[in-house]
Amino acid sequence: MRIEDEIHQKHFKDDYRRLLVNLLFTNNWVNQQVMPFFKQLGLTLQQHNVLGILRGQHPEPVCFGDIQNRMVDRNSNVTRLIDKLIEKGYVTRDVCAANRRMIEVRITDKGLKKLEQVDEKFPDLFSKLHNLSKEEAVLASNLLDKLRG
Amino acid sequence: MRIEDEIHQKHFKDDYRRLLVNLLFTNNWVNQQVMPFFKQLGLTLQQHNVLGILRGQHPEPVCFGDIQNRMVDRNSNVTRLIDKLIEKGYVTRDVCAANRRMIEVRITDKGLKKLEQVDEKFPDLFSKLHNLSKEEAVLASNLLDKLRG
DNA sequence: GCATGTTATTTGTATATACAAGTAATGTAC
DNA sequence: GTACATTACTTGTATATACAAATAACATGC
Repeated sequence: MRIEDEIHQKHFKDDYRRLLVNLLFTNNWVNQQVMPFFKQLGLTLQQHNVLGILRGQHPEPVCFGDIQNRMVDRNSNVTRLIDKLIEKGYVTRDVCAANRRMIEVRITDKGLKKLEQVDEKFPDLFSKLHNLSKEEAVLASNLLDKLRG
Repeated sequence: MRIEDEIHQKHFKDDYRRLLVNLLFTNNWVNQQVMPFFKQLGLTLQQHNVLGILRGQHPEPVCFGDIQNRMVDRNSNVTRLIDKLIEKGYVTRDVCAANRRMIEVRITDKGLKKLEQVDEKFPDLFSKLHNLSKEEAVLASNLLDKLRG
């Protein structure tokens, strides 16, 4: 559905304005696909993102700064995110012996199992993007890369 | 910059996963362009969106439901948004005589002036999207439309 | 080895968001 | 004209976010 119809606006002054509004509107659409998906699994998008980063290094630990740099949403408060994941038993935290300012975070077996459970369901989530062909998905992704410069 | 480099991830399992992450990452990028722009003008993105909708109908009023349907972010709480805009003197609200459940919202002269002030600065904001050519902007926008179905 | 700056994480706080429940006016069936 | 449902907006609340300030460990120059 054209963005003009979505927000009941006849036309945009120029193509860049249309793109900006479309990006903002599409983000909300994406969030509404993604949020319930993770919610039913007892995670938030950011919590899942952290677990994925930790699995990538497992069994090595990852420190807060590195987690932050690899996160899709850089604004997340890593301290409080990790607190939540510890509560749920999905990660552990230890002070780094070599540099006691740093915190080593590791994913637990329980966390790994939770990720596997998410993986099994992932096709349900990605199917929501199948209005685009594979080629269009690649094209869209590359345009977003270029947009950000 | 490729999304792989942005989040320090070597590769994605498939093109749809890459697109989803790219959409989420790009949204944060867009927000970081947009939020400070409106903040310096004493507005939030949603408040500006409402003022724009009201200007479109000015001097006719718009009721809450119509505002919500035309907003880019449908999750906004219109009641509390309007409260803020009244505080700032940019809109008025009156109970609709014909149907006393409805609220008629109108933009004030002060609100119109604020919008003009935003309009003057808009080129600064849109210039941030100029990594894409006009043709690419149209293409990207159309792909987003198609993505949502 | 002490002062000063830098890095890594934590905490505080004001505002925003998501989501559910509440209220009040209107419409509809009988 | 009186129940009952629906519409339109409001309120409450728990959680999340943005942003600034604080703390604590380490690094550097002297």
